[in-house]
Amino acid sequence: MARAGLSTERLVRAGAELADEVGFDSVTVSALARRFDVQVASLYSHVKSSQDLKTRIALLALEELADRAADALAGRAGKDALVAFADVYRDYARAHPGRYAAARLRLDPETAAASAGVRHARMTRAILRGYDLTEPDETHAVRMLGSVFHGYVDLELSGGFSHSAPDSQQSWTRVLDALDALLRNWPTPT
Amino acid sequence: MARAGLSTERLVRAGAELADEVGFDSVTVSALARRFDVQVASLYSHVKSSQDLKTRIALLALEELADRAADALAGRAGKDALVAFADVYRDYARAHPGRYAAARLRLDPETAAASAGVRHARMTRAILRGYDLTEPDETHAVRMLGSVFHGYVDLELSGGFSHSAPDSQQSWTRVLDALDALLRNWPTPT
DNA sequence: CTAATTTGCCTAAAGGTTTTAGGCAAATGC
DNA sequence: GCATTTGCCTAAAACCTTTAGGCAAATTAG
Repeated sequence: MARAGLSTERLVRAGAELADEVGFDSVTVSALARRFDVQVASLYSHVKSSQDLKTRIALLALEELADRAADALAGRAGKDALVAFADVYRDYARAHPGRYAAARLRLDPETAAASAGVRHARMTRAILRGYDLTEPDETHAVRMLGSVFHGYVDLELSGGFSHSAPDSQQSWTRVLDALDALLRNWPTPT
Repeated sequence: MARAGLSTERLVRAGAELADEVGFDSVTVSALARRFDVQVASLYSHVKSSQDLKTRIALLALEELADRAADALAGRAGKDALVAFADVYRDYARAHPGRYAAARLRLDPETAAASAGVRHARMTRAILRGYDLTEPDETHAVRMLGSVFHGYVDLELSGGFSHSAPDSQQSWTRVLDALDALLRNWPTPT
């Protein structure tokens, strides 16, 4: 019988596509095996476990996101950079909901430390350098931006803002306006 | 043989406890049956499916959250209300991570419309009445607050902020300061 | 206080996913 | 061409979900 040409790389890539099609939670070793027309057990030579597969998909998504964010940031600063960066998250989540869900997977600390997550944090900090924040406020702001981006995209994806006026795009624009204004005028402790 | 005294109510309540102990994703009909020392099939008289069980746990969590938020809001206004409301989310998520994860479950539109989710939205709007926002800015602000609360709590829960200075409590306080300042000074469209 | 009915939990069974173990054949290297 | 490595296979055990049908306990009615 001819071989299917499996590899960890191909499996993870196909898993990411599967996630976008059927949802990250429905990505299973079985479903992936069906997609390659191969016995389930065969995948276990390339992937340690179901959890391992999911983690690898998450890492792939984080890399893709970081790459796009880096592209978007090139040559931009200030509000321009802020908006471009934020749009990368939102656009990616809308175009690749399964991958985005994967990127939100809880990773154990060591895996997270070795992931593209650190690039995300560095880029957020780079954006904030366009505003006049000093430590520890810059860190507070990093956390706030991460929260808003992830939170907004998550709520939007779960349908929280659909079918009600004004449309989500308008709120997104105004929320970014507001964040820019806030960063330009970060309050001192009360 | 004596009966175990199952009921939908008791199952959902036990399911919520189980979620806090082992994580919402690990809540299964089987695990719940073990907890009651009862055959798995017996649960299906009280709960339609695994999905149904999870949805009911989510609805319970949303109710509990809304109840606490309503208590916290009583007699407060302005920043006081904002902080109390936000703390309810964060404290609940830290005390009941499984239930909180359940509350973030994607519900189908009709279920969501009948859930306590609408109370949450109403309370957020009530808080914003302490600031001088008019439509559609109030709606934008509702969405932004929801995003920050959910986003922050989610990131904190997944360990995003741990083991790095400054500690998460400080960032939380300063983020709420910042939100208050922003709402008092909401920017007009550029 | 029985008798009828309802209700609650049980056994049985089928179908799906995960994971390990061991085997044969195809690809690779000498 | 032969040996070794690698890739995918069959087999099988363990666990979760869900449906069907049955018996006994609890509830209601006469």
